[in-house]
Amino acid sequence: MIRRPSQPRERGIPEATVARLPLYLRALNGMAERGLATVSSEDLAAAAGVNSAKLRKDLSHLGSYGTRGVGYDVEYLIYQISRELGLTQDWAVAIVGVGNLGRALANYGGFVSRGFRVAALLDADPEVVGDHIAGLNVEHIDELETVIRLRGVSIVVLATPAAAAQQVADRVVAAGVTSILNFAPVVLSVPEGVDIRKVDLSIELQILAFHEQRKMDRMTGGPAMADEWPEAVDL
Amino acid sequence: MIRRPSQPRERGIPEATVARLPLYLRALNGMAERGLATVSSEDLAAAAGVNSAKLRKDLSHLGSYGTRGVGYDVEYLIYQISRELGLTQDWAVAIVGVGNLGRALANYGGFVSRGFRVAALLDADPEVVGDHIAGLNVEHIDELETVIRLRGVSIVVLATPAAAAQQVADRVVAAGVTSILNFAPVVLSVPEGVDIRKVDLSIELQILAFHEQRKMDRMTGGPAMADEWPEAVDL
DNA sequence: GTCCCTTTGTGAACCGATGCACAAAGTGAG
DNA sequence: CTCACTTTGTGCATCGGTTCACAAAGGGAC
Ligand SMILES: NC(=O)c1ccc[n+]([C@@H]2O[C@H](COP(=O)([O-])OP(=O)(O)OC[C@H]3O[C@@H](n4cnc5c(N)ncnc54)[C@H](O)[C@@H]3O)[C@@H](O)[C@H]2O)c1
Ligand SMILES: NC(=O)c1ccc[n+]([C@@H]2O[C@H](COP(=O)([O-])OP(=O)(O)OC[C@H]3O[C@@H](n4cnc5c(N)ncnc54)[C@H](O)[C@@H]3O)[C@@H](O)[C@H]2O)c1
Repeated sequence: MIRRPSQPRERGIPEATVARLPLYLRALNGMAERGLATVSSEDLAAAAGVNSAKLRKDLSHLGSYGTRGVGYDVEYLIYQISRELGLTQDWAVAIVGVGNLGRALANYGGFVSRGFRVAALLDADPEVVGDHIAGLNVEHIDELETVIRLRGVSIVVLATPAAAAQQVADRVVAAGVTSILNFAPVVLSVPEGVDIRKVDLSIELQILAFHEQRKMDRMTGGPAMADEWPEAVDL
Repeated sequence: MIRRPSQPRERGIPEATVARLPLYLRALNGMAERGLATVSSEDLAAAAGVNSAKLRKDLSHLGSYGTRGVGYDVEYLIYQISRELGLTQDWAVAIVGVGNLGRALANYGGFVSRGFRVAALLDADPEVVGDHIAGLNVEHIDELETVIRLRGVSIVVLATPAAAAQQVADRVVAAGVTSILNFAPVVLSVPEGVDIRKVDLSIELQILAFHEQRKMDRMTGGPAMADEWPEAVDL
């Protein structure tokens, strides 16, 4: 039961740290490919685009895996982060909604590589059901519960239209899935204990537009004085 | 110069607030469609999935646009938020990299609706150049600078492979664009003043996997004791 | 062994964001 | 006009996260 370098910390890694670990992992994989054996917090932080103190504090939550005066062993750190993130096992992912976006995701090789495996494609449209995409057969949404159970799906990617998303999410949760990645522009309501992450293109664009507008205002000296409600309205 | 309800605040809206405004806007649009005239912070907060105190504080950064005892006028608030986000003007967007993802984005109607207009599709592959997608002609990446200038592109969506992303970003920035939405899994380095937002599917999945693993550990009582480095290694 | 150099791991100050709780403001009934 | 009720806007305590800065740890030279 003796552990060589040092124990990993008591459970409880800050959420902000968890969100950065994949970034470190990606940078480390690049370094491993280029044959680097060790890396300093300074260099790794630069590659990941973060402050080096932050990087060290993040890693310290996993355990004391560095060597003072030297840095971190690249392969060892890759292993530790992978283990912490749960990438040493394979996760079966189902994609629900095989339209424009669902197809792009299914064809995307990038996430199959690391720990994730697309185990099913599901759609409600009879036109789409039966299509072959990226070596998979698109199945009917009626099969949802069966597929989840039999193939051990633990993560569902939602790429249906917004109107169908909540309804599909309810079924998915009822079938026992507790992790959902949602691309539909709706606020899903799910029970306690179910993790939802959302990717929302239009929100990202709106945030960019906000800053873009600020930059333009700064150029022209203040907003173009359009503060009034355009039509005369009585509140 | 007199403003009726009250002045908007001195510049400087917290970043966290900016990120939620699009959420409120979406909820408000839904309410406007259903014919609601006013809404309380409680109801709007519920629709957007946030705490009502947070909502009120967020809105207070734009100005005092509510009426005590009544709530907020839906249409008026839509206008104020739209204006703050810069959605009262149109933004020309160029999509660079018209592969699986780029095509899905180009075909996506959802963000054309509100303030954004896809003004160009650009790709390096001669096979792809000339294709017609969603009513647009795919143009060669050599045209990048010309297209940006002539069509007033202010936001670029990057959907090229990771290897090309930095290089394209450099050109885009050199052409004067200061807002980039990046889908490629790389940390882009850009000069001060350029805003980058990234959407990274694989990071989202890894975060979900982390929590999923935690949930499984909790079931089975602690991690399955795989703390050691698999092979014997000397650090 | 000693000394010097590098780099980690972390205490502590700081900063922004969150959420409670309530005074102030407004509505509507009588 | 007064009173009861609703709902906003915000002061304040709190929290999580970031950053600085440095003591302690380890490596290598000699
Ligand atoms: N395409 C994009 O670039 C993009 C970008 C951001 C967000 N989105 C969002 O992603 C989602 C999908 O976008 P899209 O462009 O692929 O739409 P799409 O219409 O091309 O595809 C949706 C698919 O979902 C299927 N579907 C509908 N109801 C279903 C149900 N109940 N169960 C299973 N499948 C069902 C449809 O048959 C269709 O194949 C939408 O919510 C959209 O707002 C898309
Ligand atoms: N497809 C997905 O679901 C998905 C999901 C997450 C992230 N991504 C990322 O998005 C990016 C695009 O993914 P994809 O699946 O569409 O890849 P893809 O290979 O299908 O498309 C990439 C396109 O970019 C073009 N391109 C290459 N170099 C270029 C250059 N220098 N200038 C202009 N165009 C160039 C290619 O010709 C190709 O058409 C990748 O970085 C990928 O990692 C994709």
